[in-house]
Amino acid sequence: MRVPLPDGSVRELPDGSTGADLAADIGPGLARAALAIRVLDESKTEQRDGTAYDDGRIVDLDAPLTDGQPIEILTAKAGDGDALKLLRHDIAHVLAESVLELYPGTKVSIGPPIADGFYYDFDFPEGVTINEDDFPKIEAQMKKHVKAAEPFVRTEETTAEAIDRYLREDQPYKVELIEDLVTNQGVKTVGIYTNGEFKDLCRGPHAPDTGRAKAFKLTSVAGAYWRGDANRQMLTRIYGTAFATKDELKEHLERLEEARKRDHRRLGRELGLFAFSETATGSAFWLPHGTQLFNTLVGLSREMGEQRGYTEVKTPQLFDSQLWKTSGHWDKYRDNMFVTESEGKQLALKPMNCPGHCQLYKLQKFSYRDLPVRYSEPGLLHRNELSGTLHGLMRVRHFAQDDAHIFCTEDQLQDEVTAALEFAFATYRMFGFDVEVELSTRPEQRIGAEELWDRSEAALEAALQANDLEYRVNEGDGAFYGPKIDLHMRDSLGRSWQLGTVQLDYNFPERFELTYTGADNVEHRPVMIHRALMGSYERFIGILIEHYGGDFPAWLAPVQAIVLPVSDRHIDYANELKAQLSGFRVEVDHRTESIGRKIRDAELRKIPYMLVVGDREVEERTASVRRHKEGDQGALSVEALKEQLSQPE
RNA sequence: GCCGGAGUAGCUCAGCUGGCCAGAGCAACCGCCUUGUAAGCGGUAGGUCACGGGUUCGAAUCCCGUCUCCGGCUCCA
Repeated sequence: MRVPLPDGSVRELPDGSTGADLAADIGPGLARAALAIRVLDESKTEQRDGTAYDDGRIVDLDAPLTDGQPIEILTAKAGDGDALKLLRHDIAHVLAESVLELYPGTKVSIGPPIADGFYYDFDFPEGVTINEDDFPKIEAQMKKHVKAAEPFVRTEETTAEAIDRYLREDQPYKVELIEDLVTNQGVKTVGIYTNGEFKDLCRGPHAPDTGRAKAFKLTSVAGAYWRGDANRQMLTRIYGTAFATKDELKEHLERLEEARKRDHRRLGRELGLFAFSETATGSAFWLPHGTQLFNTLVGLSREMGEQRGYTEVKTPQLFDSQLWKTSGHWDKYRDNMFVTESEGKQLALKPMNCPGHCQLYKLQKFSYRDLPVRYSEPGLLHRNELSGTLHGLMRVRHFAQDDAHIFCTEDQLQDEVTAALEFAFATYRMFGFDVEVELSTRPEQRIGAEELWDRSEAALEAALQANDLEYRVNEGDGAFYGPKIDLHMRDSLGRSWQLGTVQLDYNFPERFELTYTGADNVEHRPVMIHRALMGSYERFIGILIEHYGGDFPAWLAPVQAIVLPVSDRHIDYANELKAQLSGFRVEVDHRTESIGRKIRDAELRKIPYMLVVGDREVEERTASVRRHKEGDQGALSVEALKEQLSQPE
């Protein structure tokens, strides 16, 4: 048989040869390094960049090769995502094997590779709890198996055999998985991988043996519901990570440590931006500098909105529950609303602005000439989120949205959605954000006619295409009143958070009986677009802090410049300089401290400009400019300074 | 809400196999120094050891409960 290789050469091998035979034929070094075979599809070059694993285009080394099929031998070289996934998947099996030995009676469920490592979910025997103190013991057991280089042996079992065996082994989760494979996919046999004594239900592929994943580490333990269902058993999930080499593992752990330094909760405290108190859990207290940052963003949104034909409005905080019954929130989200009562009436703090804006629309009379009406409001919202979901500024109970609702005609719909997306990306560009776009379609629990959902989903898709955006579709993830486009960003540890959203809604106008008078002098139903671009200011600031690592560009920094007098006799000139820079956010460090000390503190506060003034500067009416992280830039006149501070970066 | 972990001064942490008045550094405050591009020196003050119960002659330390936070899961209009 002929085996074409990536370098263009072709290898002649006996018929029925496997990947292992090929590797051995090429050389003993490769035979040792080979992990698996990547099946190449010449029409799809992207399958060679380490993304093939999910497509099932990686096969075991001992699988027979096909005559004429181009392939590549997968080795653990740096940057190969497939090799990494394979090793992590390998070590997940070793983890399960080790846990079963150390904690007999444990029930195993699933253990896949994930973005930064792997996990395995276990149901430990009654009375056994696992925490990080147990990791050294488990890791030691795992090391033994890695060192032993136990072969991964793939076998096919009929589903009946496999179920029967797992029943005997008292592994009910495996039985359920196989039963579902039979029910949903009609499979007759399942793949079983054996390493040591451990037999796992698994599609594969795996390396030839357990000896390849030498650089691994268990990282954390957490609870996770079986099959992601909160009504089912809570399992214990052990997370770990693995790399091709110990150096890469070490680098990864160091990167994590660096990322933790960018954590917005830590920087928020260090930079004096915000704080939390047990007197109002899940709600930020904004300190002066944080408030400055917050207001800068609100101002930006306001300015950009004005340029795009939005008008700002203000609506109440507390509404009669009737409003939420009309909107449908009462039925769906009552548990997450803060409800109170007065004079026999039930009231609720608004968890969102839309019904208020609908009410505002309804209080007026519109004709087609008035549309589109674009109402924006930096609205204050309260949502009673579950305590376990709170997370710094990213998930809070009280927050403000850069919210807006557009009421328009069916004809205007497409342009308005397109413009809203343009607005969103214009905003993100100001910060250099790399945003992931998702289209979420009709959920199971929804209101409104199917025909309206068809139209809404089609309109959003058209707008995405008009903006030339790449996006992912999340089936069934839409809001209960309409489909949406969600814009996601990742935090410093890679967790994804929703920032912006553009949602299309035929339902609220119906429920609130909103109308406008058409050219035909007949009342028509407007269409409504919900959009928030930064999302919540709280979350946006959280992302912003981690994105910049606290080193805000000067236009955004709470304090743009700090004047540092060399000694006390320069304080008058320092104050004078600050006065001349009115309009900029400038502080003076009045402390009787050495200039070295003042510079150190200003650097730690991450202030973009430090303006050192001593005898020379007083004499020459200048300031010596030092840029944060960059150092001394030389002396500048006040005029030149103003010029530089006004420069966008 | 669920699983696991944690909570000591404003911050970072030590003490926690039960027993000297609970410690350190930084920050704060008071002096001295008057300073040229990342920490000048000395002193002072600051804590119902998250909260509430219990065990004990004795609890920051052990046990139970509550609250909050951290890592996940579920949820996220």
